[in-house]
Amino acid sequence: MSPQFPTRAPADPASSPLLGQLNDEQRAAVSLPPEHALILAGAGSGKTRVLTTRIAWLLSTGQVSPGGVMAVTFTNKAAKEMMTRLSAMLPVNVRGMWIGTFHGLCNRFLRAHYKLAELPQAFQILDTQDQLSAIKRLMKQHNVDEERFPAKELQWFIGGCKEEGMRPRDVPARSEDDRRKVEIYQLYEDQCQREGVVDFGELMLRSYELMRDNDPVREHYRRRFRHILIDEFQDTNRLQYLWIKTFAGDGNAVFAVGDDDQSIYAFRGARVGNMADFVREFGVSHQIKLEQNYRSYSNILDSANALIAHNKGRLGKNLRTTQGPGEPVRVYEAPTDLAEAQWAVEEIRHLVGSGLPRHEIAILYRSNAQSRVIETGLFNAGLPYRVYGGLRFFERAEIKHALAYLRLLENPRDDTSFLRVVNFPPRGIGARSIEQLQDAARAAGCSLHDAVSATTGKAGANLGGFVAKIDVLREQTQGLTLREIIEQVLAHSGLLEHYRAERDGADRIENLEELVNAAESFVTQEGFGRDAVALPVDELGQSPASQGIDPDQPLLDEPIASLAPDAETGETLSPLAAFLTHAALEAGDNQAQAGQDAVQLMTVHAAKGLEFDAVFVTGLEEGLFPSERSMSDLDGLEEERRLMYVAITRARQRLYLSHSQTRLLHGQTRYNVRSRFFDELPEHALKWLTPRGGAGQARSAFGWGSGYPSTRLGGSREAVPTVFANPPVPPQKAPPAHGLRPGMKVFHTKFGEGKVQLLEGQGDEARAQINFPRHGVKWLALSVAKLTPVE
DNA sequence: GCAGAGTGTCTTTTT
DNA sequence: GACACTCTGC
Repeated sequence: MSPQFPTRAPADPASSPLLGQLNDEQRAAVSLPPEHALILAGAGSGKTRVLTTRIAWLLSTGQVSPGGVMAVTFTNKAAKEMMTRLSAMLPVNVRGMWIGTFHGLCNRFLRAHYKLAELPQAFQILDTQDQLSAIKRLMKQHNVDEERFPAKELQWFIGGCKEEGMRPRDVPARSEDDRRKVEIYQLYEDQCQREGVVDFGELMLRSYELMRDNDPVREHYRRRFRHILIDEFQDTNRLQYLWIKTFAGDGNAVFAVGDDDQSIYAFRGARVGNMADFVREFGVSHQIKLEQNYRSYSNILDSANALIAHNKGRLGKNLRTTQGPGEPVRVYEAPTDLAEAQWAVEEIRHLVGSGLPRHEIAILYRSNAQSRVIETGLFNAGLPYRVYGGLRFFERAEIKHALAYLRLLENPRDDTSFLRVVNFPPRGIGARSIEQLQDAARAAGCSLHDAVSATTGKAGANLGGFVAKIDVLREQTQGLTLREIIEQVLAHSGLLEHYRAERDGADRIENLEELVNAAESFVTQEGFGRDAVALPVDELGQSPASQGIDPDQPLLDEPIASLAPDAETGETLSPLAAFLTHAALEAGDNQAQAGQDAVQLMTVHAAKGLEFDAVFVTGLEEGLFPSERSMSDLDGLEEERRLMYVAITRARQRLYLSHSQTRLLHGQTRYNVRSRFFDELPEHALKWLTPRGGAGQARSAFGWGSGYPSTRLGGSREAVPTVFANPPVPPQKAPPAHGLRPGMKVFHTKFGEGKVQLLEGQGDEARAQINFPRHGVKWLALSVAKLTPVE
């Protein structure tokens, strides 16, 4: 037994130094007995702290060895955070533990059992882009009508099926279209299998199926992971829930932490219902609410509580704080989006002037498109800022190109990568040649790479040259270090040369050089140097046997995150294959220019889990926040409200809310009404910087709510028009004479009944965008079109 | 085969 | 207003 891990259970939980810093709720959660538990952790209630302290406490009280813990998060960032905090608490080799993202752990699991999972050991992972291009390619090959089945929709369909744990045969096909989609799903699966690649959903689904169907494997892992901890449980989808369930047998404990009020990912398959299901199906007897908020003053917290109280079916939680009311929540109405940005910039100047660091100030918005005008404002004011979101390092085109070459070295069957670079840099291989090649490959039932030898003529020569280049590179890079391999590929693929000749290729070359660095630090961090594989099973000394694990079972306590040796042969992935996996699973940082003290700009989604002294939530307008698409159903609206709740609870000291009467969106000026969320906030906590009313009076002025056309969607609240061509406080123009308003129903002699969506221009030039259910969206000149309002 | 013009689309995001 | 995609002329 390791001296660090006394086997006795602590007599008094409070006596452990780990628990001393916690409040009562937190301490109760951390020291729960080894049974299933659900921790409802409100915003700012110390969720990560409870999770990590729980692990530390289990380890230090000898209830489990590091190898017996599995902790699952959604993001790499959260996993890293957990590992960092944990190693600060205990002298434990966290890299050897199963702490990681769902996908990272699935990857590790599948690498270890690749034969059972019927995958090549060096299977590569398709990211979202790769997946889409694979689907498009497949659709072309099978003559799928792109009009009827857009590739994006199929991608969404396939991903959705996998998230539900469904293979093609499990998908109910009610219509002809459904049948076709399922057929394509099947073709896509066949294609991936043939090419030796898996997408993100497949990582999860396949490891779930292996756990479900293979008794020895399941028994092994169930015996092994005595404690399973899940972060952000409200964001789990159906498949992830099932996956967790297969790991949870008799005698192990699932510790789930989540907050139903912060569930903002239903749109990508998250099921808040998993929390209630968990309680029921696992017979959870320990439920603890963490309601003590350590982050915000009470004006901010009151606002958050009042807002979220409008949602139905909550598990029920109310945040409280011991801090005073603090500053009121400031509300501002701007005439234009630019003015809104300028106001925020002015406020930020004052804040910075009073000593607040710029990085403690965040400007949040609902959608990325809104950042531009704010950036302009900050830029003009000379305030440094940093925008989160957008392209990540491994998603950049030049990086994807380089990775495609590398993937072809590892796996020539990877047609997605083949097509990506077969003519990049341009080498005279056009669409025609590629089509012929694809036909040949299909006829021969082989990969594009292998089909090249069968092609003839000039096209054949060019293609042959390309394949030869790849094959030679593969030969030449045998036995080289990862760094050298990448350098060879960059030099001989022609990528560097190509970008050198390009006018603004300097950045791209810089990124390619950065790729070499990334590989270098990957090798160092993951310990790919020499003898990385043979680390002790369990750094802290407890042998698996002492855990009651069958010593005959293959043990998979591999210490290195992406380097799982084959359970039977001990064979491991090449550094290159491991690096490619790393690139897919961890797409890198969102923004290059880190470092300096800058104002933080991001979407509300991106802000989840973060906190700032001062937070601006901008663009609080109907149609934007809540977003237009969400307003048609109650679930969507409630998710928007949770999103707003997340936004509010990011603020520690100061919160600013703003909206604008007009906004340039998609190149058109839209007139927006202020968000309904303002009406759900407690008046006592707010301070209106502009007279309240303004857009608000629009409601009575136009009398909507009573005579307004309502969209009838089962059980939903009244759908509110999102765009006003005739604002109550018109910035400049006089109201138009045609009397049309967005949302109004009109009749057209040819197109029938339709709904006015947008209006623009004046007098003879006035036109309206109208959605006709039977004829689609049309732009009509009002001086010409004969439109009659429909009551 | 390729470059430039024209067209259509357009939440939120991690893996 | 930006990007991705398709079409067209060379």
